[in-house]
Amino acid sequence: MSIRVRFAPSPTGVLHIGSVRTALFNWLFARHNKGKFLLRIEDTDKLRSTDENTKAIFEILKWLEIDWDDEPVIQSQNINRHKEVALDLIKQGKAYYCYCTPEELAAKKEAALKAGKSYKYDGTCRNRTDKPEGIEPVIRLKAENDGRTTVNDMVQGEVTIENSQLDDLVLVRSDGTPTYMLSVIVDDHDMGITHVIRGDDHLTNTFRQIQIYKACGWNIPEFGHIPLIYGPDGAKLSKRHGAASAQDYRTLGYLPEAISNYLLRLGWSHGDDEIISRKQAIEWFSFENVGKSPSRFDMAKLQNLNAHYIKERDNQSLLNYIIPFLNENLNEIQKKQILLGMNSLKERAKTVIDLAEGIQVYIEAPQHFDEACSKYATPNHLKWLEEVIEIINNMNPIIEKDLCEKVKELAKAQSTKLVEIAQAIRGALCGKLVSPSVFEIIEILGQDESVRRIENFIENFS
RNA sequence: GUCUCCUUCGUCUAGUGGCCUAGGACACCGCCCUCUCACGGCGGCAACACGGGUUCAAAUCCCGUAGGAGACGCCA
Repeated sequence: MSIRVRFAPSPTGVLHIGSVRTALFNWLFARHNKGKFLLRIEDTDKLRSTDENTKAIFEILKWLEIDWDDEPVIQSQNINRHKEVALDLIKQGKAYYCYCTPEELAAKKEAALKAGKSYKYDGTCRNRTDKPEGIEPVIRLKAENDGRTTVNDMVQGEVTIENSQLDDLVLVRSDGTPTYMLSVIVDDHDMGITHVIRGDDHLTNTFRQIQIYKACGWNIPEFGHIPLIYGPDGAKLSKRHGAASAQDYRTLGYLPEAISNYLLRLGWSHGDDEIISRKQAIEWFSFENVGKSPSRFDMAKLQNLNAHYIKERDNQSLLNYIIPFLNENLNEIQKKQILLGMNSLKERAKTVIDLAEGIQVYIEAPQHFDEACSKYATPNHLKWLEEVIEIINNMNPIIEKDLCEKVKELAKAQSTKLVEIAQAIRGALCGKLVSPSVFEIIEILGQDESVRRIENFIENFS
């Protein structure tokens, strides 16, 4: 039988980076096994679900190149089907109406907690025959009390629980809407899901869900519960750590291929391999190599991977990518210059934000000079810069290497070091003391613009 | 509290009883390269949570302990 998996986010907020990894693992598992990767939007929480969030989920998955098969299933459209299943279970005596009010249950729970006991629903209405007036009942599953249930999890291995731990979970709320527990099982069954791959936090839910499968007489799928991702401090990764959603990382200038590669290595490995292409990932992915322990999100490593993938991208693609990060539109000359300077720029960038900053040198002359520049604006430096202008004016066309040689000669003649003159030039061209080779920048910028900037620098510090 | 899971360098991990004096990557430190910053190259620091077993042999198997996490909703 062909493998069918699903990714089932709820559109109650942005896509958490941990969910993205779940999606990725599902996707890789499907692609590796030539199965289907389906998408299901779990929008049954009508209060918190929004269309915007749903659209954002589609958008970010596309951006990450996690494509899904078939049309996404919208869970809220299956509500009637879910209810039918619950009603059918009642007919079969496998579920029952429960008239306990939330208040009564809350009181029981509080009492249990006070007595230091764990709370579970006591089954008051299990064998109830009367129908109290004025109370809209919920539907509860008659869960098994005896024996034990074992799951052979693809990640966690064999996990067993005593059925006495389970209680009669609610299938349909008093307002007639199905609960998550019911909906998930019915939809997974109807969609023909063969493997449920999800976060570790669902592991204990699995035992409850198995009860539903059994009551319905359906096949139980395979499960794979992947460990959660924590923040650097070991607590659940959240906004508090700076960024928790895929969209956040996109905004911070991380490339989708870097995020995928990073997430893949978080919890999964293939020997000592670190840089892994999509193609290889599909070929290699298997649950045998998924780790059991949770991992911490390490921004530094993501950044390192990002720097790698920036270097790997071709210049035109990078330019296109950067444009939305810029405040201004680029003209053709600027684009041409940026493309010429891109090789040196991308060597230095960790993020696309870095790149966007780096290309400023080809967009406009410095608006101000960093404090540190003044160190290279002494009368001597300004004098040397006059000489540099001479050199530039006498060289046509400007060749980076030749220019460098000439300035080296100048430094020697002036009994100073190249760094002194180069830094002065850098300050003049960029307004700051960090950039690619100044000679390369002059070559790209051309005679007029370079001289203009250096003259402006001299004027500014005279 | 109850149940379940987890535990190898700071971080991600390799390791499936002898190949382990525990390997790689990121981070960090040093050196080289060098017009700055990066890149790159070379080198360094650094871990099997603890305690008992089993075995000729344990990071690897078993049992405890400690620590961490998750679940315990008419949320998903």
